[in-house]
Amino acid sequence: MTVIFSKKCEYGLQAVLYLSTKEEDTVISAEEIAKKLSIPKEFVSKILQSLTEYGIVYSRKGKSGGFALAKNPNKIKLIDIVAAIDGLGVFNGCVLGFPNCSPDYPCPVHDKWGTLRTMAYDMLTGQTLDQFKNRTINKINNP
Amino acid sequence: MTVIFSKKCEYGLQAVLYLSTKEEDTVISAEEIAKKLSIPKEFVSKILQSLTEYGIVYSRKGKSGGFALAKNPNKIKLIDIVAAIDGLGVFNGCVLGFPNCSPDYPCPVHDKWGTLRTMAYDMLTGQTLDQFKNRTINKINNP
DNA sequence: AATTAATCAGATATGTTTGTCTGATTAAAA
DNA sequence: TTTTAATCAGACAAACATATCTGATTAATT
Repeated sequence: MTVIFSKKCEYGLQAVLYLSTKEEDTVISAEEIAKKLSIPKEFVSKILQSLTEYGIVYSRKGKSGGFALAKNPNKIKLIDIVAAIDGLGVFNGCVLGFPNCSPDYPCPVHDKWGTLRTMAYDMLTGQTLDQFKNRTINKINNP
Repeated sequence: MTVIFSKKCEYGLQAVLYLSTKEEDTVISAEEIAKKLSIPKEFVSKILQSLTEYGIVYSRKGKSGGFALAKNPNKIKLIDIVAAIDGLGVFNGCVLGFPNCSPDYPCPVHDKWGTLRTMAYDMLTGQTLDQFKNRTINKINNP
């Protein structure tokens, strides 16, 4: 295995990034998102539904309904999606799985992993979705 | 979720680290390893069995049998265990799950993740088990 | 030679993640 | 007002990860 984020979380991140490239207040159907990202439609739909409960995504029912971001992309960070879907467990536990890994009882790679973890956290908190816009568009429109 | 290594891999890393603290050529029973590390005995046994196929662990059957490292701890790196159990997939794929993530078609965090990934790889390749010995002993003998 | 204590192999069980299906509800458009 | 196309809720299914069980094999000890 060896996974950083669950599939659910990966899809959630991709979908939210996709929504951040759209005009504010235009809802996008799960079908369009699924097609653009090559994700099962029902699955991405469920994921976005759950993100509405966290105030990240807005949804409109009925014909020509769909999903949009619930707030301005400059108010959303990648960590918000990760926290909502996978939780922040990785930023606590020991990378080798030792119990009670701490400064007092460190595992052999405790310090190095600590540094890495901080950098990873920073990668997810340092920028907001709007700052990724160009890169996101470029990625999603390409193989 | 959000996992770096599978349970299998975590247990494998712990077990191999434990074995590296023992005198060369003394075999340790799965039961002792399981107790010391609070891991299900049958599970750690299976994991070590599979590591014998990779030439990392040596096993001796029969009464007073058990497991030992198949080579000197200064010849074994953490990455060897990871490669054997989880594979090196994390060091290839896109952290956000985008397909074909590459320098030409980078995802929004491509560069930052690349740096992190290199550091993680270095953490697993930069030292050999013997260099962890003191820290491993200290960790395993404590809560 | 019999007993004992270990690995080993393979089947089975349990749990979680991932993915699909069905029908209810909602609201725009005809 | 009917049709249509979407979310939504909940059940279901398939795949995989985790864990346990059973019995065979092995080899030291009695």
